[in-house]
Amino acid sequence: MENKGKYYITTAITYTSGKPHIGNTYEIILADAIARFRRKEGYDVYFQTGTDEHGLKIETKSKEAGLSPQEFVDDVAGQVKALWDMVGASYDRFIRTTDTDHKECVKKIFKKLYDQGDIYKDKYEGLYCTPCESFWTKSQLVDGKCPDCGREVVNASEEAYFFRLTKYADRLIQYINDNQEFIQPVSRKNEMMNNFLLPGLNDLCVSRTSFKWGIPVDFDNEHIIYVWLDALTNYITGLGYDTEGNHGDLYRKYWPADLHLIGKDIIRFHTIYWPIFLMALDIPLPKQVFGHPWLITKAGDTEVKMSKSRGNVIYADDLVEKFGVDAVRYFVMHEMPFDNDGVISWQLVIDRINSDLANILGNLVNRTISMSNKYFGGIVENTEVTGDFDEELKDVITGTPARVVRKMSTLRVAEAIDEIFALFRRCNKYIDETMPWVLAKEENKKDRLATVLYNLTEGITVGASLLSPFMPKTSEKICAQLNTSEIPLDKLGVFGNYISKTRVTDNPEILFARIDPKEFDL
RNA sequence: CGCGGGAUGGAGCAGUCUGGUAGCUCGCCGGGCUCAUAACCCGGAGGUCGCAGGUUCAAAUCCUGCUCCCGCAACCA
Repeated sequence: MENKGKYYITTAITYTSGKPHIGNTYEIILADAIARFRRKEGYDVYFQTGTDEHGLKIETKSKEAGLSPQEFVDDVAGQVKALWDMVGASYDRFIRTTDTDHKECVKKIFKKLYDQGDIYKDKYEGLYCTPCESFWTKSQLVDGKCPDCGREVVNASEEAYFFRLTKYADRLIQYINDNQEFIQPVSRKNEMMNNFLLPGLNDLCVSRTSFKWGIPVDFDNEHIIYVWLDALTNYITGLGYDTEGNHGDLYRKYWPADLHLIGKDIIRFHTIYWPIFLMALDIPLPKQVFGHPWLITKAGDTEVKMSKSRGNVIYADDLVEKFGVDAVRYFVMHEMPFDNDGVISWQLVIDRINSDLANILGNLVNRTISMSNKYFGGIVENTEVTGDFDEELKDVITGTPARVVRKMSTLRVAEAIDEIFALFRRCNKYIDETMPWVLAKEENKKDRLATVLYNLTEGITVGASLLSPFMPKTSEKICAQLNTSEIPLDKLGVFGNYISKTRVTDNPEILFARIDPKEFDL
């Protein structure tokens, strides 16, 4: 493939307060598929993900667990990384906000912004719950009392550092208007504009004194750098950004980011605070922030977010253990519309695996290979005896790659996958149209039969090649069974990639076994 | 009157910008086929497109009002 330049993609870093559920894992799978697809297209990809490990909540949780905060986050970060590895995430760096290079860099960034006057010290005033050590807004209170413990709150004030968001608001509004692609999906853009930017921003509090587990302000050790300057900056510290301008090679090569993939709940921080921090540091803004929807569950007719207290949490490792990694990847990517929440349940996962993966795809591969073995001893030869239905099939085979590329160019991942499955469906139909078992009965139609099987094998090869970013293991397995290898993207537009007279496996493995829902306690 | 999104056959969605016989996947029913994982292919049933008005020769699609659901926000660290 020709080199198309660099592509830097990030996910949000996961908060290490506990094990991430399938909704969190979805983001990593989605990012991974995009990263793999861009590599396939010829981009030089850098893919970063990781964990956000500081804050009061972790301080508290570690205490409950009888561990030091560091021990606690080491454990959870290990679990997160294991999950990401389990679903096949092909990240280049797994950054942790407790990494030394990150912490040092964040301190310098804070100092730099302070020195240039963008960060200033002031007093925060508000309603404070002393036992909980938390400030609350009036609207957060429940019956005028602390929403956490229900006790009285008092007026209190506390020293804190603030960031001058207001100074950059006009520039950001201009930037968002000039770059329509910046916030995706567009509906989110209006939310940010109407709710925050146009009414006017407030300066942002960027330090805390209520906990110790975090990166201290190095010229004022009472203060801990609060989450956004700590977490968001991972996107540049991970590449070796340096406040003095002595950046690492990765930074020079990959910044600005091409895509920050995040959940829709943190769009505000990524499209308002983050760009403004970058403006203050005088470095380029990311090209796109995509706020993906959520995977939710349903209770009866109403949509319900996953949460431990509701007991409806589904974890990726449970799904992978039962269904395999590619089935899980397929489900979450396929089931998720572009800008609406997607629903997940055990029953839905099973339905999708059976109908799409076992019936449409797995069975297609299996029946095609079986016929090659039965009629030609496993040799797939293009005898070029064309017949009815060939042109229509070939059009789909050669046209699908471009359609997939087009969908992926706008991150329509679910639709891209649909295109690939449309190809598999067309192959199944072609079998019924050409009826190979009838051709096999007449000796003088053997050559036609061979071509039919070649056409099918070519179709499957192309489909498997396109599938590799989404379902890497399945793609590999199919190619192995056909005794071929993945075809590069720029070769897929023309017919005839499968090498004629290749021998396929004589013992095709079932790719996806049908699942009986009764085996599961639903 | 805070901002925005949504309501389409049993389920999940597309179509709405640029009005003109309501489409896709799953499920269900019937048929075909037998290479294959009771898989595949074809056909069918099932919707007055949330409600009420209006514009038009014609409205899921445009306008007005209403109902219900959801996200963001609610003088925020």
